[in-house]
Amino acid sequence: MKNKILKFRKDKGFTQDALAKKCNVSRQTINAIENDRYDPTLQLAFKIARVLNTTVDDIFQP
Amino acid sequence: MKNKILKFRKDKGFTQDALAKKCNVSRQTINAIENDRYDPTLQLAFKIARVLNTTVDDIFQP
DNA sequence: TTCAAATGTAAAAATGTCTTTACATTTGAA
DNA sequence: TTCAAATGTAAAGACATTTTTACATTTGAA
Repeated sequence: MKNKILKFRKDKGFTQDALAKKCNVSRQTINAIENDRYDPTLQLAFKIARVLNTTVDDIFQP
Repeated sequence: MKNKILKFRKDKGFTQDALAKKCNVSRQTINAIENDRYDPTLQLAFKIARVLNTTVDDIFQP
């Protein structure tokens, strides 16, 4: 599943670690999702979308 | 995670089994998600949303 | 009321996500 | 160029989702 996490994250000036902390997950989890190694749970997808001020439908493309 | 699957599904006149087939999952999976026993994967959330002509953000409420 | 269709549930196994620990590589500012 | 910060990756274990098989209950139309 492709995603625009990098784009939105850079726009906000967040590091992977900073985004991870705001989402209450590990940095490795954000890294893996951003680099498309696996998909987040639906819960985490919503958390990422909200922290980055966007929607699940906008940030993820199946 | 709450959801509006029942509402959208009834609007389309689909049974759980019909929706399941359109999403390529088992009827039990749709039943479990509709009744909030667990959350779908992000992939499946997108599939359900599309089959029901709506968005992930509209059909699921974290 | 009766009967089939629809829905609810359970348990075991397969698969996928996430954490932790640990180390390597890249990047950019001084 | 150098050094720290940021990023990439791996492996083991914990936990969550999904499938399959199977059976029970509910619902609604005839």
